[in-house]
Amino acid sequence: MRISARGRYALAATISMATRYDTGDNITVISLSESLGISKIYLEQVFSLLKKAEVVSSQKGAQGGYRLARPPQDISAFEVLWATDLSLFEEVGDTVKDHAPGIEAAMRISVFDAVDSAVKTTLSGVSLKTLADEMKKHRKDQGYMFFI
Amino acid sequence: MRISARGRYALAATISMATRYDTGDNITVISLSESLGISKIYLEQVFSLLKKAEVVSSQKGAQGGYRLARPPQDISAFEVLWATDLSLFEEVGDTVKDHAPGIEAAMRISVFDAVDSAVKTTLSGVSLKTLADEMKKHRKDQGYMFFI
DNA sequence: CTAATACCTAGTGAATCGGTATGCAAAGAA
DNA sequence: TTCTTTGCATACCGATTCACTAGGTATTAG
Repeated sequence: MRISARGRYALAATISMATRYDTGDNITVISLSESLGISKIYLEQVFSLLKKAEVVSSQKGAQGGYRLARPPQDISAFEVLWATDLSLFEEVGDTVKDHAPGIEAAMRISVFDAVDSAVKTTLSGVSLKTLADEMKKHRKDQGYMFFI
Repeated sequence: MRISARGRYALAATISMATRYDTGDNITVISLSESLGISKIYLEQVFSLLKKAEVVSSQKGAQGGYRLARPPQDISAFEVLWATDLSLFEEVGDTVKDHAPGIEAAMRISVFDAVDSAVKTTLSGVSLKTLADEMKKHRKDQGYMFFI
């Protein structure tokens, strides 16, 4: 499955924000861009989309920045990608002329809609909290990676 | 979900072939392109991919054409799209630098791999036979669309 | 005031997509 | 054999999208 860089950046950034959610601090785009190794200017555009979708809220000015609009367990990967990855949720256009009645409907019902539904269900079942926890399991400096 | 025209053409063409599978006849690209309303030259390229993936077999020369390589109930939508739709099955590249240990792994495990798996399961569960049957239910000239 | 920050709009090079053009290769028909 | 029908291969093209850059404006804490 192709997932755009924009969507992946959004996911990485919001996961990172989820780990710092309880502090209540604003998080700046530049700090995220540095810790993730992503272009700051591009990440700004990603956050513009996340704000429009009400995944994050913002505060302008000095000491400003972004915060998750809701607790991490209430934000799903679906919301983040929906806001940022266009091709993932693009409408499938018509394929054939109506010389072939029924083919269009069959494809739509049994394939396209079925896939869309499966993807949506999968993404909706994963929260930023889940992802942040999963992330902690995989950091290399966690401490329970040792040898006897 | 974005699904490329190439993949949709492949699906439409193989569904159409499935309805004529029992005759054993070769089916020409030009007849399919006309009945589906698709460019013949482009459809040829699609069939080149389907043949490489052994979804169809071919015979050259006069009275030649293509046939499904196996019975329609043994060919899944997954196979057809796998052969023709690149972006659907594209590998997701790395997103973040390793300044952020664990984020990459969390996204991959809980999101990308999960979605890929859901899509594959869904598509594998739909055969060309299923699609051909579904198609027949939806043709407008079926006869059980009447008014009292 | 000043510095830090979000926010807005336009542009750009590369890649991809959908499609065309052209011709060769093979196999059956005449 | 020769002709016609079909598959097969390659190169090319215009439009669109993608990832990203550039350069500004607006707002707010200190």
